[in-house]
Amino acid sequence: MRLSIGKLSKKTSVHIETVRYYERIKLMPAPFRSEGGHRIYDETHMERLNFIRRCRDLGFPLEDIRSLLEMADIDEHCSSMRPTAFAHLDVVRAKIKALKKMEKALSGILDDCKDCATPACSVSNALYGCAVTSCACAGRSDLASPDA
Amino acid sequence: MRLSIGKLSKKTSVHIETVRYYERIKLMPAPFRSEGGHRIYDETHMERLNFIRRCRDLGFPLEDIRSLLEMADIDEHCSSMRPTAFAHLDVVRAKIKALKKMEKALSGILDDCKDCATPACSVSNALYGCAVTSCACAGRSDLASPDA
DNA sequence: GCTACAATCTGTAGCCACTACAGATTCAAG
DNA sequence: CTTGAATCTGTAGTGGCTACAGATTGTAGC
Repeated sequence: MRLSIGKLSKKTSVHIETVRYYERIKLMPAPFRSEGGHRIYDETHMERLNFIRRCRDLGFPLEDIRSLLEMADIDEHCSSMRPTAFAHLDVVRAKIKALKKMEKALSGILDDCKDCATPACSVSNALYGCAVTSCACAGRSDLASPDA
Repeated sequence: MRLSIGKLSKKTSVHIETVRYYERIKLMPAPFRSEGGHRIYDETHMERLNFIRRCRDLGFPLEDIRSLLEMADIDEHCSSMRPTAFAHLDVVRAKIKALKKMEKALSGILDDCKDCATPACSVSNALYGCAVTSCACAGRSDLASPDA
């Protein structure tokens, strides 16, 4: 199976530029070249690139993927990969938590003053942390700045 | 109130380098300078920087914050800010959704084969998408590559 | 074989939101 | 006046690509 970079790109859903980038940072091995210098790939490249893509889809950073690939190269056992995967799961969960907090704060701000026509209120008020007493969102401690 | 950049940094929890960066990209106005050239800030700078920090905490990109600040400058009404905030809320929610999907896939991979000692299984298997029949995670359609 | 035109090539710069560093200068306390 | 902390400017690096320019190569149709 001889694949041009364009074919490989389509088959793996990884952009051509990204494939070249992975080669540059040595995440992908340099492939054979045609006489004219065009890259020629085979199944092993495709498998490896698919692995990378799947890991990226799961949010692994490239350096993690680099070590996962090394593990896969020297060791067929999955067990060596589990700690990396667990660590990543923690990162993902932390991100979810932070984003949920964001969502709550943001929707709170938008809900609080939806009927309020007072100038300098609602969003601007909540974000700026001013204290217009006629506004329902004035004095919210969770929106106040730590030093205000 | 005369604040050095260090004091401002502490009071707002924004790194010194970041304050200078915000000045460079014109998100913060250039402050007065001492005779020796050190920056001197006052309350208005602090308020503006707090506003920026709070927005960043909520995940707004700087360009959004730039327009929020412009709105606040020309218009005291909060109403003009609401569309930006709503759009951002959508972005946050989309991110949460994507991360939850990631979390599910990742914890699924890790749960599936926790007792499996087969080589090339569990994590590596799931990510690599191979099909060792003795492994519980073989044949999972949600883990298979689109072209495998 | 020739002609188009698509695909690929290399190398560099840009994106976001900072962060880090070097080397020079200034400020503030004792 | 000294010392050491704080600040100054400017540049380069981070991650993970993406975009572009300008040159070359591959390929399908005639």
